[in-house]
Amino acid sequence: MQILDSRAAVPERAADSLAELGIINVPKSCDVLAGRLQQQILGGTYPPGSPLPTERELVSTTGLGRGSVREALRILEAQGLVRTRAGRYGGSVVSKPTDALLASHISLFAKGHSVSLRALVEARQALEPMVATLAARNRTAEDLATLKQISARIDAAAVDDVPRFLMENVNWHTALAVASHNDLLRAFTASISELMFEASRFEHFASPDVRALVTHAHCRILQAIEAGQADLARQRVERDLQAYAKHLELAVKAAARKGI
Amino acid sequence: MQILDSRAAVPERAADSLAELGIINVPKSCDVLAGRLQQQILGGTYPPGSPLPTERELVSTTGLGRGSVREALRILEAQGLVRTRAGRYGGSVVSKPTDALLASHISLFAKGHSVSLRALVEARQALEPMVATLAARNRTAEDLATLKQISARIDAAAVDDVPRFLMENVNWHTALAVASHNDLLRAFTASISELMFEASRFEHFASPDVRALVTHAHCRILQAIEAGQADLARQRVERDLQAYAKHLELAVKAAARKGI
DNA sequence: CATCAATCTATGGTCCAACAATTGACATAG
DNA sequence: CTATGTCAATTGTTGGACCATAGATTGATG
Repeated sequence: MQILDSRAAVPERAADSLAELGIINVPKSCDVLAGRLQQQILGGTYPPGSPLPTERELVSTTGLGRGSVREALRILEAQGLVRTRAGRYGGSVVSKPTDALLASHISLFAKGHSVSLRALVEARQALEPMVATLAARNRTAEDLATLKQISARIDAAAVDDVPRFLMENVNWHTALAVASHNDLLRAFTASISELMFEASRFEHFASPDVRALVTHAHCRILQAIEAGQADLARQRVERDLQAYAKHLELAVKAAARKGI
Repeated sequence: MQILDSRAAVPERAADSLAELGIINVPKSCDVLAGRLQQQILGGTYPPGSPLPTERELVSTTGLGRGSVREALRILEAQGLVRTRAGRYGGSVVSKPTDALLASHISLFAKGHSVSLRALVEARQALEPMVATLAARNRTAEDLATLKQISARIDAAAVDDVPRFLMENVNWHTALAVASHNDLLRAFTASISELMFEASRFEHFASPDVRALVTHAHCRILQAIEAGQADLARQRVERDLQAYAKHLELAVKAAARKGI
């Protein structure tokens, strides 16, 4: 009604004005509040560990209803920016998004887009060589000890405990990513390892000879990383992944042939 | 109270029972509902594009209050699994998480963990060579045309319009990632390009000679991709990124010296 | 004094009810 | 046929009430 009135009043400018106007998306109040709180959190007004105002304080300061405030807090919670606890001296405290949360979002993206196992392998081929390089450079003694422990557990499980083998394999790759001391690469590779674990649970690519191969490859990579030989570690990871990719390709073909 | 009473009633079994019990985390009703809906969406009960039950239907079927139902929907919305519209014939429809949403979560993770520019460069060094390889293999004619258009716009802006240059540079890398036809790598690289764009806006690494270098590198990479020479494209990207990394290192050192 | 249990209270968790705002379909008038 | 108004189902938003939780405080008790 307002627009019609103004058009009637100043008809010669109407076309221009309307051309200027794009699609107006009226935001929801909870989205606005979530956005502002996010800005304040990222801007340092609420550093990690500090408490957000209580729900009822937010209600009185923003003029919104408690339902909207709570919806905004759920959004921030889903983004990993706050953790909320009930009870006296409870409330929402600012937190840093965890690896697991980012992994879950990556997982949702991958599943939503039906990302192929092939695409996962390609992503792994992209990430892991760099991870190995950085691990060889930046690993601490503790990182190395963790990797060795996991390697031992893998060796123990490689013979007969396949599920355990697969799970420890994920842990190994995650530990390698930790040793790289690059938070982003760590989160990415851990997510992808997790996704491939789920995929390889369903498909059952893990024949005894493949398990032996993986164990051996881990051992060689670990040696290079212990020696701090970044290029060697990188090369060994690349070769290992290429072998894995080829094996996977053959297995898929075999499955397809059997499917026919 | 309940626990104390039962312990008083059956004291000889109390220790065993309590030992079995770990920390009990009482979930919120909205989290439970969000989880179940997520499972149903991923399980195919609600394929992308299909409408979820209306809020009030969910209220009546779940027995929860409308507030809880709405909070659950906000969580799913933050995960990119549904889009909600108001009005008659509105409601929540299932959707696939967008690249932009995943990028925003990656951005929140990176900012929350204060990921260094160096770590971003390392991630880029990991991803882009593979992206270039795949782009050389999988590019369509349309992908190539888009890349050439953006290259032209970069060349035009390289002389004097630095902000435009930086923005189109992000577009170029994103277009390259699109040409790889790997959804995961595309989303990752687009996110990182966006993050580096923000970082390079603040720092002002983009001297005229660097811009010329970047333009030339893009041109050579594009040639290799057009020719379908995957290894060549990969090598050129690697060399380009190494040069960029070295330049960045020098610039940071210079800034540090100036800071002293 | 030390220890444990009861209580207190500020906080989030949940539900209900009512109304406003939105929006697409539909009917109607010109 | 077009334009305009009306309708109805759905989300958006608020307010209130009450419950559940959990940490601090208090107090009883040995």
